[in-house]
Amino acid sequence: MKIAFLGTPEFALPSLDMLFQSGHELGVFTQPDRPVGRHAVLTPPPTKVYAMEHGIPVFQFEKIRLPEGLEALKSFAPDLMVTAAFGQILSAENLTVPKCGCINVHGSLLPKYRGAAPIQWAVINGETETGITTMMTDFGMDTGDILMVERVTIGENETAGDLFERLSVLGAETLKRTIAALEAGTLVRTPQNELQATKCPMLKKEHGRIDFNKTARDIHNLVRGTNPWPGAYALLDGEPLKIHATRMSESDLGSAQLGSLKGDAKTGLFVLCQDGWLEITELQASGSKRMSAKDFVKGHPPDSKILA
RNA sequence: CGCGGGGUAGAGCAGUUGGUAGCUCGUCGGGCUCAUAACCCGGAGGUCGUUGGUUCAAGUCCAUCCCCCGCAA
Repeated sequence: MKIAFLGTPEFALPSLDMLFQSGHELGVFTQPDRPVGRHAVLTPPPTKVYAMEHGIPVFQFEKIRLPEGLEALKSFAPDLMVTAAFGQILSAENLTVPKCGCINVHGSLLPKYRGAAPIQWAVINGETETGITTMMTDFGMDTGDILMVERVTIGENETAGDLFERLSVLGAETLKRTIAALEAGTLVRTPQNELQATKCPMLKKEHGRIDFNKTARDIHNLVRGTNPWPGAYALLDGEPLKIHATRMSESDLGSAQLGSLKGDAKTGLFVLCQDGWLEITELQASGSKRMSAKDFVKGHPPDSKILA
């Protein structure tokens, strides 16, 4: 089949690779190159890099729903459109271009976690299960008919980044089965149950701010769910301190002000949350490198410091 | 030239107005102990990121370059 692949980040790569290996005729539509990092180096999205390495034509538009993008899509004339973490909203006209419609690979068990950051929010909310849903893209935000579903359990200490990797691979496998069913004409469409639908917002830096009025479990989930981006943080002496990894702890180090730090280079670093002490295992101070909490403590004795 | 922090022992940090380079951990040796991530004693380990300059004297002051990181985008 001739397929227009609309995807941008690493999450989309396994799916793109699967389509390429399967011998489909491809065109990659992705976001424009963006300035990245401290020196604002213009960086192409991963899907573009992959496409160029494999001789796949690349099309980049700020908004594919505007006339320019729509025309490019029309002249590419795909049989099928596939989206995976594309990062742009499609127009109704976009969706009418491919005669077989548009299949989306989504990183949640729809209708739950519709929206931009389903994997992170599932972890932040402490879900123990999530998965991949393939669906027919319609005009709404992840509201189309469900095609296939694959479930996975979320590990106790699994990060959003870990889940991203697993789900991106699972997404490719699920997409492969979905397309096979489409070609065989056996695809079954199941409308979503609107009553069970939930939406999650795009993740912002502020979402990583830790509130020590929450339980150790909640904070542990926030740390996992915002790793590797945007990262969880709290303020230490007015400076942001990133918390990269934590571990649930049984230790009772007594009562103190919420956010209090205790520990040493041998036992580790602990912070007091609403219902107990949470171990911080990996962190990063402003202007400093990422390091283990035990290393951090060697040069920054907790004393009676308070995180806020 | 977007703003800012930093490069000192294997690791993480301190080093005041320039004057013999310290702390915590680790490491090595010894001791105590039924035992230990505990405790006691002792030792090793650093051309203080680069290059040049000022000075009787530079980790510290000046200049240059390299590298790392936080914020903003």
